[in-house]
Amino acid sequence: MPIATLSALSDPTRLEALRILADGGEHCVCEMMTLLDVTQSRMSRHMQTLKQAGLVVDRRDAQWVRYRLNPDMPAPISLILDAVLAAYETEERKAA
Amino acid sequence: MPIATLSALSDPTRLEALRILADGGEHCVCEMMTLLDVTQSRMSRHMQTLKQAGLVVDRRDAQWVRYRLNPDMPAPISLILDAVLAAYETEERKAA
DNA sequence: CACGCATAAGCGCATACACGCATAAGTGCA
DNA sequence: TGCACTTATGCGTGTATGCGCTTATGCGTG
Repeated sequence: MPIATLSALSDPTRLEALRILADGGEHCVCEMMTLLDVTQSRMSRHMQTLKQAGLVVDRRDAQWVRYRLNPDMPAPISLILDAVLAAYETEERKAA
Repeated sequence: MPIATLSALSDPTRLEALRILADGGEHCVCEMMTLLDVTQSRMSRHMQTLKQAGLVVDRRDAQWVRYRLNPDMPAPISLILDAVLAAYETEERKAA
């Protein structure tokens, strides 16, 4: 099972999406595609991948679909996510 | 950088190889290909992938090439590895 | 040098993945 | 119903990945 998780994490766009969601809030696809400057179909598919991996959940809200981190994520997976996001931000600081 | 790491981790054979190396010792390719029941070329290539990702280092010892975890692994990457191996073993316990 | 064992690497193939483009489907509003 | 907006999906294409098969390379021994 961690392999599906790891595959889902092995992509810059998905990692950035998760970083956005790591604020604990909900974000619609349109917001994330703007923030990350990617096309709509690309953003939608990446979110689908994250959803299938159990990393995020979605909720329909009128015309929008709001994504957030899966609150029922298994603890071991959650620890992986934490470590990955921490490493990702460490790298960012190096780049800056 | 974590993306290269995550790609390298997204494979069952490589994950099992790392689990073997997680004992802190050195293991040659021939030992691991026997333990994991995979062909030589497959094992060799997987170890190459792990090496390029900076997760392991190798050392020539006579006819053998001994692999071990990279002792100079950056801390954030090491934390990812720990979390992944922990999740992997949790899963195993579930299966058993 | 010849041979055997351990490892790496070239090659071709099959499969998986990401992407853009176009289109469909769901929702709200006039 | 018609339209605008948001999101999902079918399709074709290019690229990456994993694999087995085969061959090359490194090393120790006789």
